[in-house]
Amino acid sequence: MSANALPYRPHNHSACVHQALADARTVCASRQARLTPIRERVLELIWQSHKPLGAYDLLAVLAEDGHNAAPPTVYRALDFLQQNGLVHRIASLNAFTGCTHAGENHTCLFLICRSCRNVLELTAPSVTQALNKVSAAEAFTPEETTIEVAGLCPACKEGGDND
Amino acid sequence: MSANALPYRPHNHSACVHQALADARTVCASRQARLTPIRERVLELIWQSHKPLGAYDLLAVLAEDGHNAAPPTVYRALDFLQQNGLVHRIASLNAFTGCTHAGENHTCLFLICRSCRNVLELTAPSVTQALNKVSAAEAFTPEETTIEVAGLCPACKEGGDND
DNA sequence: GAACGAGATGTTATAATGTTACAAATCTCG
DNA sequence: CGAGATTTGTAACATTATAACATCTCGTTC
Repeated sequence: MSANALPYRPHNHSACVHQALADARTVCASRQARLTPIRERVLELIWQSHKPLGAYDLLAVLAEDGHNAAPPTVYRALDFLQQNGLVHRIASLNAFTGCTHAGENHTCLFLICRSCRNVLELTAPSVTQALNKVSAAEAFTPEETTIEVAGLCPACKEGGDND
Repeated sequence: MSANALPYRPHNHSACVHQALADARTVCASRQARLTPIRERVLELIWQSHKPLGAYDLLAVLAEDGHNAAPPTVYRALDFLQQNGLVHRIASLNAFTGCTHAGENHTCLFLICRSCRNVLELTAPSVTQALNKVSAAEAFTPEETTIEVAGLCPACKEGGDND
C-alpha cells in the first residue's frame, strides 16, 4: 500500500474495523440473521481494506487464511452482507465496500477516487430528494438507487496525481 | 417482445432509429470521428432494441448478419460510441443504451424498470447540482457520474407486474 | 439421545463479461 | 504512390458471477 492508500481522514483503522464488526453483530442479532464465521471474516476483510475489494480478491485472501473457498462461498457471504445492509456493491468497479451506515435505512452515494481508489460513502438528502422528485415526475417507483461519482479526491488532486 | 416491450412513450420507432443515426453522423462529422460501418451498425442495433443490450447480445445479432465478429470488435465499437457520446453504458446491467442527447455535454440519469427492462434517460439539473454541491463539500473533483435508479415504470406498476 | 428439517457451506462445472497482444487491412495525406 | 496512423481481424485469455447438487451443522421435536 502506498501513501495514496490513506483514507480521506486518518484514523485508527483497527478500531474502525472492530467497531464495524461489533455493529454488524448487533444488526444481525436484532434481525435474527446469522453472522457466521465466513460472513464475519469476509466483512472483516472488506473493512480492513478500506478500498473496495473484488470477490476474487476476497477469495485470494481466504486462500492465504488456509480456507480453500470457491467463488460461491464468497458470493453467498456478500449477498448476505448486502441484504443486511453491511456492505455495498460498487457497480462501476465490480467491487464491495463496507457500509458506514449499517442498520440505517438509507440511500447512499459514493465518491470514488480514480487515482488512489479510495471510496467515500455519503448520504445526501438533497440528492435523494431531487432524485425522488424526478422519479415522481415520471411516475416511476424507485427501489434501488446507484449513485457513483468517479473523480479525484483532495489528496490526489494536490499530489498532482491528475493524469 | 411482449406488450411490456413498449417504451414509455409510443412512437414511430423506425423513424426514431433513423434520426439517431442521422444525429450520430452529424456529431461524428463535426468531431472528425469516423462512423465506420461496424460502428454504425452497432449503434443501429442498440437503437433498434430500445432496451439496453449487452456486448454479447450485439455479437449474436452481428453473427446473424453474417458478420463473424469477435468480442473486441464489439467492445471497440462501443468504446468509440461512448467516447463520442452516442451510447451509454449502464453499469448495473452491464449493458448499453443509445444516448438521447447525442452531442450535448450532459450528466444524465437512468430510470430502469426491473419488470419490462425499459430504460428512460433523463438529464436532471437539480440532481446534478445537488451532487456537485456534495462533491464540492468534500473537495472532490467529479469526472464521471453514474446515476441509475431501478424500480417500476408506470406501465408495469398498473399492470400489476410488481412481483 | 435420535430423527428431522432448515439454513449454511462445499464442490464441480460452467456461464457471462471483458481484455491483451499481435497481425492484417484500410484510410489519410503529402 | 507510399509512409504513417487508424481500424479491423483473430486467437487466446482474464475476470466476474452463477447453476446444480452434495454435504454439513445446528436447533427443534419427539
